Amino acid sequence: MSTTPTPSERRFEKNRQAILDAARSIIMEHGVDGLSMRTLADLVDYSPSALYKYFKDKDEILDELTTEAWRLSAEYNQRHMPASEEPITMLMQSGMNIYEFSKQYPAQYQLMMSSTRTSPKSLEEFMEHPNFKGLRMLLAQSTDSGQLRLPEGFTPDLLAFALWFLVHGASVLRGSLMREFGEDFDGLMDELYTALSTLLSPQ
Amino acid sequence: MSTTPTPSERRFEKNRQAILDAARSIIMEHGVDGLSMRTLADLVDYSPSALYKYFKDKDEILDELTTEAWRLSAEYNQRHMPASEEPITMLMQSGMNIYEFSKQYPAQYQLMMSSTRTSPKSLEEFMEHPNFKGLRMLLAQSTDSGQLRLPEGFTPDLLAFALWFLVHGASVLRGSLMREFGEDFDGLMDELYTALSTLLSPQ
DNA sequence: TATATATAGTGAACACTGTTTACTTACGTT
DNA sequence: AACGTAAGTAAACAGTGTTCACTATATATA
Repeated sequence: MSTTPTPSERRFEKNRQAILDAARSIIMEHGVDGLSMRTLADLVDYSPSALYKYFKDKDEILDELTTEAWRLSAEYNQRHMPASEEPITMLMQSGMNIYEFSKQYPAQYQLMMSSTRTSPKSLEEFMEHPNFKGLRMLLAQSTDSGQLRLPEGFTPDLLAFALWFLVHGASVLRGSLMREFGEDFDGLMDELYTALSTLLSPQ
Repeated sequence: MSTTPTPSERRFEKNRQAILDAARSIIMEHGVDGLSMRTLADLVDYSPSALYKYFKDKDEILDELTTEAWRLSAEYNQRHMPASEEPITMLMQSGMNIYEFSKQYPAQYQLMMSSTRTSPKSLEEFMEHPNFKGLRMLLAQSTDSGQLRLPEGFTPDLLAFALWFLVHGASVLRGSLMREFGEDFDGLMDELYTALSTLLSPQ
């Protein structure tokens, strides 16, 4: 079905990537709101209208950066996940990874939380989302084997949602309402993690 | 010190309020992004530049609406809070109140979470914020009297933060990343509330 | 190889946005 | 009544995303 790309197609794809690279560097330096079609065009030596030969919208650019951000976040998590560890520390680590990612890549995190066209279309679809399914699987297996204590009233999936809300709530709030707290917020998160790990530890 | 306001001062204040009222009705109908100085000026029968005699900025208008939104949210909570109830149901109810408020007043909630100039300047300041201090007091008293079980590893304040993150995380996510989930999200929240109430119930 | 056609790229414009400036009109005070 | 301040406005500035008519430049076909 898919024939080998022609030279012009390869060029097109290369230019498209160059535009995306420039857009990424802009949002990383000046935030999502700092990206304008004109500054972007300047950076890649195009006229503003030329960008519309490569992307339908500004939103299409942001959407590409958003799905890329989800991939980046998953990679970040795997990179900072010590293999062959106790599930409870893996669980806490994956929570910290989300939180740390939101600190190191605030623009990407903002895109992940706010994108319009990329967001999952149903709860069922989200349950299969790689970044969430990993958490669900970890919880299902470790509660099954008794390496992790499931608080009464919770199912593994419900606990997954609760932790997801908790850590994403903290991450979002740290970057918005509580953005002035500085180091204190990290200290708070540390306390929270130790409390959660004792809550979820067996016996 | 504060002398009685002159007629012109009263007029000024009245006009200012009329502008704020119009701005509020616009964001409630068309969202925060739907508010522009020109549409606002049209609605109150002013020229756009006239608004700058009453407000320094567009942000100043949004800031006023933001502090008003915090007040509204506190009122909403008190209005939907059954007096003389068990602390555990009061706690769950206050969580539901935040969540329901974020559903019924999404624009106001967005302002509360994103305002730039109004946000608390430190963790200590936030601890004294009326909307959060109420939660802290409720937890301190009810865990003290044994009417609420404090999970091991948690202090009342730490539990307050955890619940705050949880419910605001859920509320934010419901309006952004998970905005397409519809009724399913409410069902999820119901499950979460019952699980939490058994977790926090004594013995 | 010459010619037709699709593609890449541009400048100018449109319809918006928040904000400022110069100006006029009305009001309050001495 | 006259002066000074406050209220209100039209027009402009600088910025935004996007579209349109246009020109080159490749590509593909006769």
